[in-house]
Amino acid sequence: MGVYEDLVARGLVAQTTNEDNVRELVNNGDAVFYIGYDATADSLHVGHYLQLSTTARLQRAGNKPIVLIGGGTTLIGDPSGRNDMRKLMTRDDINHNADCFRAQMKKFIDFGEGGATMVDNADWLLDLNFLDFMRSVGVHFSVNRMLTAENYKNRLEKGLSFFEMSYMLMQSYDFVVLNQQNGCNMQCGGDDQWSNIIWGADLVRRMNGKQAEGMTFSLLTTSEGVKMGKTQKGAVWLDPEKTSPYEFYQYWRNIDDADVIKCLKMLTFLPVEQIQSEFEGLEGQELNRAKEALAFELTSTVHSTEEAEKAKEVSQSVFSVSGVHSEMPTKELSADLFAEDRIEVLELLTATGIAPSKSEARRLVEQGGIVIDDLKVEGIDATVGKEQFKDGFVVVKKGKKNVYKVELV
RNA sequence: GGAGGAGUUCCCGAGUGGCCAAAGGGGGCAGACUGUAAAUCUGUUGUCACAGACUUCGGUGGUUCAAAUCCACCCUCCUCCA
Repeated sequence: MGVYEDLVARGLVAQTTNEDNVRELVNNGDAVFYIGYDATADSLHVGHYLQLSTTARLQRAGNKPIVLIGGGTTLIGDPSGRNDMRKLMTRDDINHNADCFRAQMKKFIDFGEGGATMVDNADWLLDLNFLDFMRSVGVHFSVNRMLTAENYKNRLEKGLSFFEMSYMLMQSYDFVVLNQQNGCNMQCGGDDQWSNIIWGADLVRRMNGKQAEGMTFSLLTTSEGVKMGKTQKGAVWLDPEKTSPYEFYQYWRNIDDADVIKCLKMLTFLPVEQIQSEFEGLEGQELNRAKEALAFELTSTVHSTEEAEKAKEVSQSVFSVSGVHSEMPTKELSADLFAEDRIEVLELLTATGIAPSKSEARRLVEQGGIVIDDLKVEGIDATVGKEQFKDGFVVVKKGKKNVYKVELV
C-alpha cells in the first residue's frame, strides 16, 4: 500500500486535481509539495496539526515538503469561508507569529539535511510592483469565474473588498514562484483551500508551462459538521503554555463517540489496520478505550510521551477515586489574603483564577459545583482555614472535570 | 455623489420613552441521569459591598423627572441609483 492509499484509507484526501497523477507523484516520492500557513496567531492549533501530520506522512514516504509561511499574504487575510474581514495585522505581529510557528513545526517535520524547506512569501510578495504584477499575473484571472468560487459565496452577500479578493492572486503567484525556485509540483491544503489551489495550479501551467497538481485534505469536523478543535476558551493550541498537555489530553478524551474512529485515523500515526482491528466496532462504554488511545497518542506526538503519561495519570486519579495530586494543574494562593488564618471560599476561587469573578464564584458555590478536599462547599459564606492546607495545599474541584491543586505561598 | 436601511449583552436576534441588566434561540457554566460520551431534564449566564447598588444597547453631545428607545453630528456596514 502506498502513501496515497494510506491517506485515502484514513479519510484524509478530499479532492485532487488529477487522482492518477497525484497518486503516482506521492507514491513514487516525486512530489515537491507546499502547504501555506497564514501567521494569524502565535501558536499552531489542532487544525494546523492535521496539515502537519499529513505533511509528515508524505515526507516519510520520500516526498519533499515546503512549508510556506504567509508573511506576505497574512497582511491581506484569506477571505475563504469567512463571513467577515479579518482583523488587519501589523508586520511585527506577523513576524512574531511566524517565528512561533517555525519553532513548533520542527517537532513534526524534518527540516534537516535534504528534508523540508521553509519559505516566507513576504520575500517575494513585499517588493512586487503593482502594475507589473497586474500585467503578468492579473491578466490570467477572470473575475466572472472568481465570483463563482465556493470560497467567496457567503461573502458576496456580505460584501467583499478588492483588497481581499486579491488574496487569491497572491496565493496562486506563490505557487508559480515555488515552482520556479524550488521545483514545487504540488500544492496541498485544507479543503477550504480548493479554489485557491486550482487557480494556482492553473497559473503555473499558464505562466511556467509546467504541469502542477493539487490535493486537499478533509477538514476536521465533528459528526455534526462543526469545525473541531475549538472550545469556549478558543482553539485547542499546540503550545503547552496556551493549552496545557492535560487540557489537550482531556479534549480528546472527551470527544464525541461518533468522532473517535475518524480522529484516530486522521490524526494518529497508528496503522490503519490496527485501528480497524482494535477499535472500530467498539460500542458503548468500550469506546472509552479508543478515546484513551486517541488522547494518549496525540498528546505524546504533540507534547511528549512523558507528558502523555502524566496527563493520563492525572485524568485517572481525578475521575476514579481521589488520588495523586502531583501533576494536577496548580494554582498559587498568597498567604497575605488570609484574615485570622481563614479565607473566604469566594476569595480563594477568584484569587486563584479558578473563577473569573466573584459573581461566577458565587454561582458555582450556590449550584454545588465546588468541592474542596472531597467536601462540597455548602454556602457562599464558607471559609477555609490555613490548617486545612496540610502539606501546603488543598484540592479544589470545580464541576466534575476541573481539579486544581491550590498551594499556599 | 444621491436615496433608503442597519449597528443591542459571547453569537444570532427581539425590544421604538418608564414595568429593561434588556424576550427568544444558540453557545457556555453548574446540577440530575450516564460511560470523563451523546441525548434529555433543571438551574444559571454584566459587575460588585448581591432581596440593594453600579456599569452596559456603534461614538459624542442634547431633549426629558426618566433614553437601547426621541433629536443633532460623527463612524462603520448593507441595498438601490449614478
